Amino acid sequence: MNDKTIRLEDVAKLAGVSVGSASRVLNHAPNVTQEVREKVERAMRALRYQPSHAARSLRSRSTKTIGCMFSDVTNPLYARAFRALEESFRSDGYMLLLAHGLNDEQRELESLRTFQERGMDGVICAPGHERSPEIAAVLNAMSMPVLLYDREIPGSRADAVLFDHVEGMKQACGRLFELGHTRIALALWNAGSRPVRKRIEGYRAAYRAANLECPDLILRQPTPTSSVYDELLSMLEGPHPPTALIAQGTHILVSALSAVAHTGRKVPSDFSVVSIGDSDFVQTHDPAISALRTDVATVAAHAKALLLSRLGKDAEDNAAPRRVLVPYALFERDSCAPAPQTAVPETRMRRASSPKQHSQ
Amino acid sequence: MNDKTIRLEDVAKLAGVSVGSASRVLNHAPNVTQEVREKVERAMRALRYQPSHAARSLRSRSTKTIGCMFSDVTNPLYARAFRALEESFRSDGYMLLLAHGLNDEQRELESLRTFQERGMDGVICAPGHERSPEIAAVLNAMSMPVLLYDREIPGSRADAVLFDHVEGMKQACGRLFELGHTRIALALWNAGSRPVRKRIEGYRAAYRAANLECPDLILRQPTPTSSVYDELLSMLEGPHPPTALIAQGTHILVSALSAVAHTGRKVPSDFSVVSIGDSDFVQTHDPAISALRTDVATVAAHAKALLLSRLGKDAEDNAAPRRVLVPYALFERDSCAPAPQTAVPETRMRRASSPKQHSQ
DNA sequence: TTGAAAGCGCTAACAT
DNA sequence: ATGTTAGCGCTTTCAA
Repeated sequence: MNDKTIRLEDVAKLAGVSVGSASRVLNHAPNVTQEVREKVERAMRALRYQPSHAARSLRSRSTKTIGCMFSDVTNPLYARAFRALEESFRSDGYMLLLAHGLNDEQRELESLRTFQERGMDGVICAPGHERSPEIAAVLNAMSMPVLLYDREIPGSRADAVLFDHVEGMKQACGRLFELGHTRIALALWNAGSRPVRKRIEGYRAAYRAANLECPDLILRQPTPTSSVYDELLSMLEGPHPPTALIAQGTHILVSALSAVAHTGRKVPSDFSVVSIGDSDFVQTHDPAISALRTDVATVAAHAKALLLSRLGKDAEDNAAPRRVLVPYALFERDSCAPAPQTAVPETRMRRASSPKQHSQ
Repeated sequence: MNDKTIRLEDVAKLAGVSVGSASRVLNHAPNVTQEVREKVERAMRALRYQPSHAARSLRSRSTKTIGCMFSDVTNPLYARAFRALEESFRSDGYMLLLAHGLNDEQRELESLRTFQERGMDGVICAPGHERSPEIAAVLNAMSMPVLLYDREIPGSRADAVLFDHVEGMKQACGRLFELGHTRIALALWNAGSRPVRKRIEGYRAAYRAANLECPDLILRQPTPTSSVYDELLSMLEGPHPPTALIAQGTHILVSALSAVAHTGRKVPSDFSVVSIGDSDFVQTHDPAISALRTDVATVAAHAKALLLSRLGKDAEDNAAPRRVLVPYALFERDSCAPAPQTAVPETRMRRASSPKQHSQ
């Protein structure tokens, strides 16, 4: 029973060359004769040699690993992002460590420090707290390149991939304006972070660009899984109801649709809906819901390009931070139609007997 | 400018002790005086010492990293699983590498080999191909403990956490039987893997146990994102329509609900629905949908326990494979009601107003 | 182009 | 309880 692990030395010995040569073959170094290469490769196969990642990392100071920190993979947005990132980096031999930030500052700091200690070759992250000085400090102290995922952290010199939320909102609002909607509600998860800030900015900018007064129809939710049922319902039953809604997140969208249905309105004839972010639900819903979305593969490609450009010996190490702006596209489906000419008549406002309690 | 990395030797020197002692402090070894511990810790802080993970791994042969391979984190089931696993392992200092199998055998093999090469301390995986001899071979050749996540791989000696799909289906069917349903449709994603096999087994067993003949109402979908709209619609418009549905997966569920709504049936008065798996959508839907679910934290705890028990020096290395069976619970919400007495009458085919009952 | 040898930073075995 | 020392398996000078 020979349980001893096979080292490069064993390979070299069997191939009749030095460890140095064997190492060169392993690393596809340029200066190796065809002959040596073949002998070594044969020996590797014969011994079923498997390089020790730890030893290589220790010596070469590269772990071929990227640390990822998102608030929560359970959020389909991040799940998709991670999947695309893994796909993208895998082709270059990188694997991804995934940590949850959970919008908890302590936890985020801990994760980032762990990435540092474990010598990640790069870090991709979307901290929940953009204004946290501690986060900024830890980020700036990291010895590997960092890429911010749709975050702007004051004082950070990290590169960033940024979504063009402003332009996206302008597209969505613009389309609804074309259809005659002037009262567009906006339902968002009220994190203080970039996506929400920029969406509101874009929403307001769109109204401004259209020379319309911006209505007070923004619904901010405390958590991504809270319901807008009650709030939207009272808007819809109020004196100046919206005729369209732009909503972010499945949970918020679902509860919004329930509220709309509860008032007897039909989508899209009585009420138009646009989702921020695409999902199975949005696509399969009847009617299929128009959605604002980004191409996650493009995002991942940018992420990889930015990170790896900081890596090699050719790395522009001290170059100024770069930011890539990723566009949104509006996928039009069946949830938007011309705005109804008048308010929804009273007779259509009733349907269910007992109003459901939908808070939480 | 002192860019040299700080080694344990530097710490030891500053603290006036040997590297051995410093190492013992770092690793919380038992045999260290309070005095030495404090001196070392102070030195560590003073120098902002950060241990080198690579060096520790190389020497101690432990990476404190677990490799995870699921088909796709974009599937909420796996996203939740991963999140719970990360949570669970993090408390013991482990981080998780996440790779996508994508139900592609080559890719799965590649990922598993990478885990092996990178010296993961353990591996958790749910390969798409349970019957693949290559997968089984690679799994058995791994030098670290492997935990199968709801998979049974013939010939594998790996431990497993298994969901009790059979019992779960019995619960769901049993409840529907109590409500008078005898024609329960079942919509599944037709992977050949354990979850689907066992669910069908449980479904049939439930009918058998109730002394009912099992109807031919199983809808198998080619992918997790395909629609059952057409198939369910023709069932519902056929001579012997189902009065209830158990469905797996958001996409399938959404398309099924559309079909039900299209025939004018209301949930739950005309048609009852149970979801296999809980989700934001299921909970927020109006009416809220009853769901079969497992406690993902429990699952993660079992996973950790099984894996770590194979790890220490106390490891029961050659012990027989163990399997933990995780129960399902049926969360009753508002989507199930007594079966309609007769076929849905023509007159009720449009929006009927029935009082809503609010359990939970 | 190849070989020899010096570490990468740490832990563990052994000696004290 | 602490110090000393020999590697872990590899990459990378440096010489040849």
